[in-house]
Amino acid sequence: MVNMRSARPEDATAAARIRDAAIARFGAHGYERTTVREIARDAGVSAALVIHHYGSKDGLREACDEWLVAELIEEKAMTAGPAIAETMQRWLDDTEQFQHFIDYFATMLAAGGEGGNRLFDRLLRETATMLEHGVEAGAMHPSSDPEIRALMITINGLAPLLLREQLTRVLGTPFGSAAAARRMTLPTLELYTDGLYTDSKVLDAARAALEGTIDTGKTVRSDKGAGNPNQDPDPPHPSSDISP
Amino acid sequence: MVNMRSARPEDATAAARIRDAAIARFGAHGYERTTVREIARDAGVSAALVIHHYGSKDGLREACDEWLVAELIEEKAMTAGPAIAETMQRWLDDTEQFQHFIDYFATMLAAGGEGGNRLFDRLLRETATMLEHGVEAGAMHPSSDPEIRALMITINGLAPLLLREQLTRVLGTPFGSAAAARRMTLPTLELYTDGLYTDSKVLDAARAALEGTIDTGKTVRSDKGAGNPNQDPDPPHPSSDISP
DNA sequence: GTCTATATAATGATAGAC
DNA sequence: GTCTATCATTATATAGAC
Repeated sequence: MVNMRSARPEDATAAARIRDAAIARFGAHGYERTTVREIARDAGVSAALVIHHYGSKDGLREACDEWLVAELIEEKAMTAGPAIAETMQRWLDDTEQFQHFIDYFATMLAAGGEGGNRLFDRLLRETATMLEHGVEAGAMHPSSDPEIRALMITINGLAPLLLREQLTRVLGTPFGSAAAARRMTLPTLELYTDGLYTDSKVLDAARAALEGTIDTGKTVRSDKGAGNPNQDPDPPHPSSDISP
Repeated sequence: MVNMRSARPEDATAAARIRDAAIARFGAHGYERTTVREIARDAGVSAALVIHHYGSKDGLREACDEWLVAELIEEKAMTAGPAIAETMQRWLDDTEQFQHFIDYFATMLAAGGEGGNRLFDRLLRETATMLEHGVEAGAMHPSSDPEIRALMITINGLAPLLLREQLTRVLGTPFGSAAAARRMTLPTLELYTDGLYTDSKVLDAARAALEGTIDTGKTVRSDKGAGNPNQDPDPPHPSSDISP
């Protein structure tokens, strides 16, 4: 019902201003730490009006979710091509203006609610399609398990977003800034081009171990980690890998 | 002050039981959504006692942070070697028992407070050290920017943990399960061994573009993404990459 | 549509007995 | 150390006037 399209300006309808304010607050400080009164104040209306329009605080949240998903996905509809990725890129190219969206987007994904799931699924599908095309074109290696590879690459792609606070802190430059992008481009592309390991010893060992797993059914749990460079074989191995 | 070591059992001191209950609740539902009364009930004590021992709800949170960081890091002290990674692995090998710790750990990192920062820094250092050793031993490729590579690999390693809900949903098997580990091992190791791209076109293009950047100072923002496979050059490219 | 009260229900924290 | 009872505050949500 309440769904008036809005621009940033102050002259938008009250319902739209409320939703914009909510997205900003929810994204910046999280859902529970944000009060209806704060949102109302930001939007320049009374708290009662917020409830009047959206029924409840949770109703407002759902409206925010839906609006953002629509903004991110359905805008470009089914015009083929990676819709989300392009929108995201537009946001990242102007972090000044779209910071709120980026933060809310990250919050949604981390919270993993209704909207977050839809978004993730959509991203996953886009990534899988892109990988298929890449393999067909001969630009990318085929995978022994394309579905899971797409999943891992999607997750890895989202990681800097979810850990943007840590990233910003270590990098010294704000997430989304040109400087940060410049710094991260090469190392990431190097990894995606040459990999990390100089030979296939670790991979071969894992393959052998997993073969065994099929027989024994569950014995080879000793191969620790889960597929990260954090494997046992040989001396040094990434320790950051927490993921299974 | 309050710091009695505790085991899981029901017979631990009240202060320890309170802290254990708090870690479980905070990890499962977040800090703000958890009430002191809930924690008290779980621990089998009154709400007043919780405050009596920890001063305030926030004091309790800090105590939880400190305790978990100590449990994860300082236990093995400076005995060299990847202390955190090993502890994490022990947790993942028995998700049944350590689920609470894993969840709280993820919450800390995402929230990015005092404790989360310390943990992340520690993980980053462990990863960087491991990569250095790997390069020295000839097992891993050198990097044009080892510091940032370590950062990216650390972040990628944490990604499945932060997105464990999505991962579980898509995978169909719970995060930390042997089945999930089995499924993820090969695709991840393949990526870390062979990379994604079959040639270095994308990488070379980025190198050239970044050379230009140094001169112009900021022109080459057109190289979009940030170092993910999400680059422009050529047809298909990962769309999941949101990271800059 | 929008406001000013106000109701209602939690919550974090305190006081003081045992 | 631990409890019961209670306070003070704050939050969401409602009622009803304009």
